[in-house]
Amino acid sequence: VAAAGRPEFGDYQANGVMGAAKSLGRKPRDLAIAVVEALDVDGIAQSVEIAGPGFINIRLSPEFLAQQISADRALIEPAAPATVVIDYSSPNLAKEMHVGHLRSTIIGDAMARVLEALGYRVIRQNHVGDWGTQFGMLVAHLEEIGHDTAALEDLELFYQAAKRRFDSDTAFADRARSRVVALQSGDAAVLARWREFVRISAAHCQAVYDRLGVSLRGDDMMGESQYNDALAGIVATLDQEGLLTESDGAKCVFLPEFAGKDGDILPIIIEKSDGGYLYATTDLAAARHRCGQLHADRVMYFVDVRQSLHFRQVFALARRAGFVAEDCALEHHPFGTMLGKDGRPFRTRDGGVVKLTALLDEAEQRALALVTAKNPELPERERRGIARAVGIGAVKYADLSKNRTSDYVFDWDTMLSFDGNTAPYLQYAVSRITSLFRRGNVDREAIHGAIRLIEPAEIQLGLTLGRFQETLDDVAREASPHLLCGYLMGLASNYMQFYEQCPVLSAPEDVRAARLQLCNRVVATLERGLGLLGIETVERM
RNA sequence: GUCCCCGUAGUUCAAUGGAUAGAACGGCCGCCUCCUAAGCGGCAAAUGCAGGUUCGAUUCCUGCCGGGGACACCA
Repeated sequence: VAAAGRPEFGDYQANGVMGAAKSLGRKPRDLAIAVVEALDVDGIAQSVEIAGPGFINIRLSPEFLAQQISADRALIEPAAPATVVIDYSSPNLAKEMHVGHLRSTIIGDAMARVLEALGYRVIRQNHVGDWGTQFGMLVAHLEEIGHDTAALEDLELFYQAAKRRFDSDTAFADRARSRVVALQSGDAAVLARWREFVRISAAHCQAVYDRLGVSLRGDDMMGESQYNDALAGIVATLDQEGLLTESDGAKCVFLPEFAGKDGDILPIIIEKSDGGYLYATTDLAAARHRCGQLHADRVMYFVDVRQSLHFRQVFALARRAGFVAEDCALEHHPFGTMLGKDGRPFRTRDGGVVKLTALLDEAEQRALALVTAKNPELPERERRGIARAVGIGAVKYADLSKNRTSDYVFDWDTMLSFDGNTAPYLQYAVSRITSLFRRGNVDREAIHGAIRLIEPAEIQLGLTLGRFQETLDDVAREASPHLLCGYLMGLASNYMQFYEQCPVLSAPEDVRAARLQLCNRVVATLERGLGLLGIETVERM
């Protein structure tokens, strides 16, 4: 049974009869009649009809619906507990966070919140890039400038300066390479420098997370460096399993499922000819840790689509080598790359990346101008608060509402639109309801009584309210927050129609009470849903 | 060369194999003596092409056209 495609057919429709009739060798209409006769939906459905080749259309009774969405019921029913590890955000600590980190960060965070709300044990894993060759370069540069941590105020500039030294000075470049070796062998002095750098860079990230309303904390950070000590063991196990092959001096694994038509097999390089490890090795260690130590039943990776092949290889090898048990699901949830209008990876005019802080500044600035134009009478403090919620919300929603795995073009005006299918539309619906309560001197906590669904707009609103749980279940299963965006958009839209057609405060006392309760349920659902997306709401706007 | 992903209104996005392909922006036409017009109502506008499977295909299969990405010692 699924939500009906068109309202005139009913509220829900069952399409399974037609397929079942075929395998049973019966006429679809006859089977549909038999199914409907066996159905006991007294008190639930108002009507059950058979239409077309064998559709069963169900219209819920308004009384049943009103009871389903009653304020006495929990908005969300928890599911069976299971452990889900979510790998998201994972910026490179060598540089500052830029717009390319947005999708992984906010989609992963929304999924973490939704799964938690559904009762799962969620473990966030921020797999930051804090290890490898570029950190040798950064440490060497840090040594040169001494304890001047003010130079780390702008990580982007620091990185560029280090890179310039590396490219122009061979002595520096050699020193940088030696620092990589020193790091990997555990040299105390070099490690101390490295820790200093990582600490400051992580603080930069945390500031962005806080501003974005992302729930990641320092404890969730589990960088590549944390797996360093496990890598030799990974290689040893692969060797014991007879999976390693030496090829051009490197230790590789050739899995037959990665053979092409031409018979060539794509290698998975585990250890370089110089003895160094690669990210496949680290990801194998991470997968083993998540399944073994964290006891994950499901591991979700929110990572750029360009790493699809890499993850297919890592997942296949992790199972083959026994690092990950059969009953632990490994899922890569890819998303497209953000491009500029020229179709190339997104850059600013001067060739640099757009920092996340710059995007958020622009968003808040535009939102503040709009709030000020629309509500000049509000105190500045409140206008700034609204601008923050609206601006940041718009940016997050613009990304959360898309499901594309193909590349997409970054556009300021699209991302910072405040009209139509946007976060501000949802926030506006919330503020209209809270403002209605305020206007009517209604205490939200004190609203009591039953919901009654009589007008078409009320029934439609009730139907949508009743689909919150199934929407969250879909989001959890498909790992697709855009389904929740679509749901909330529909709910807000239904509310706007209700608002136009059904007066609340001026209605007769019994109708007024029922409608206030309906509004109460709508605002609670909108707030909860937006909260799961990590988007703030406001009392007025 | 091999492998993967994607082609839906002018634009940005939807659509467990289901009925007349939904929204939003933009465009055009309307609606504030009435709980916030960041809103509501209406109109025009789309499945790249050709086959196949199916009672039924945007969805599954094949081919073609077009776009993107990944493929040995970066991550």
